Amino acid sequence: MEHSGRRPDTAHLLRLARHLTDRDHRVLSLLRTHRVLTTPQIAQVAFTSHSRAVQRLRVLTGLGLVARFRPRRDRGSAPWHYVIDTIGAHVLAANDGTDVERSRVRQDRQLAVARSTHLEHRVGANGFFTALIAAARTGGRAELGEWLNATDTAERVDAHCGEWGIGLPHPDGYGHWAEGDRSVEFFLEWDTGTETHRQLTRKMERYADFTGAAVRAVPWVLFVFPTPRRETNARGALRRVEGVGRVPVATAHLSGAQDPNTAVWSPLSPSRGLDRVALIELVSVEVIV
DNA sequence: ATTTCGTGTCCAGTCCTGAC
DNA sequence: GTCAGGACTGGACACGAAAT
Repeated sequence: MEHSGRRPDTAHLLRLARHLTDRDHRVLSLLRTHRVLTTPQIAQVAFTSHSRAVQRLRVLTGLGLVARFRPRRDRGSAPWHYVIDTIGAHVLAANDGTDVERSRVRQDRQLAVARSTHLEHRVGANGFFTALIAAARTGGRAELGEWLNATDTAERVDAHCGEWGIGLPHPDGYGHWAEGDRSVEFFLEWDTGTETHRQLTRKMERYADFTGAAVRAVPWVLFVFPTPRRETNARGALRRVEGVGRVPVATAHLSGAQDPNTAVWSPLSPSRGLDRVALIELVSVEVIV
């Protein structure tokens, strides 16, 4: 993990404030909320060129606003992974007028992110949302109106549920995607191919219970798989879950440079095969209740 | 040893913005 | 209008690791 090693003091923060752009603040805010993002992901959401993103992130690292690490990879070299550093957290806290002490970024927590066995999962799920933001930036009338991390999504799940006593699902994120006057809400389930079918069906059972207890319309549940084969097998397992018909579920396998807003989604409704629709088209797909 | 893949680094030139 | 400083762009190159 590369840190600047600096401790924040008022004079240093004042000097920094003069040099930071609105975009720098946005990057820091994203890192605070979503914990870890790679260079390409940050470039997608905040920069117009990859090399400019690389240059600016090096500057922010040197200033102690962000810290970075590179996980080991089997093939080639991994991109730099960025997390917010202590000074970056102080800058945001000063900006928000929040308690500086509460913003303290503990290095052991940063290391925990870097060493987490869930790192690939977290980065993958974040990449899903940054790809949507990138698509919106180039796509005219499209917009990712909201992007919640797993923790904040849990609160959103609670908000949809009128009764207690059921096992609530734990999505990897929540999003609100809009194109023109149409919009779709969704929970994301990012699959890295490591879970058993039993674990997947248990998840699906929770969504079925949740849909039954919900006091208002439930967002789409989007399962993303790493390969077509994994998706086909998982769909078979998910279909066997009791009550799945009332849950708005769609699946996709995303590989390479496929954008998640395009026609990659296959609703799980029993009557449908594997015909793919764009994310925004899910609003017109009927769900059997 | 060489190639391939996926990434970061460096640098020269250009653009933008604010001060004078 | 000129100047300076910072931001941006695109291309060339380097690096680490696996595959050939």
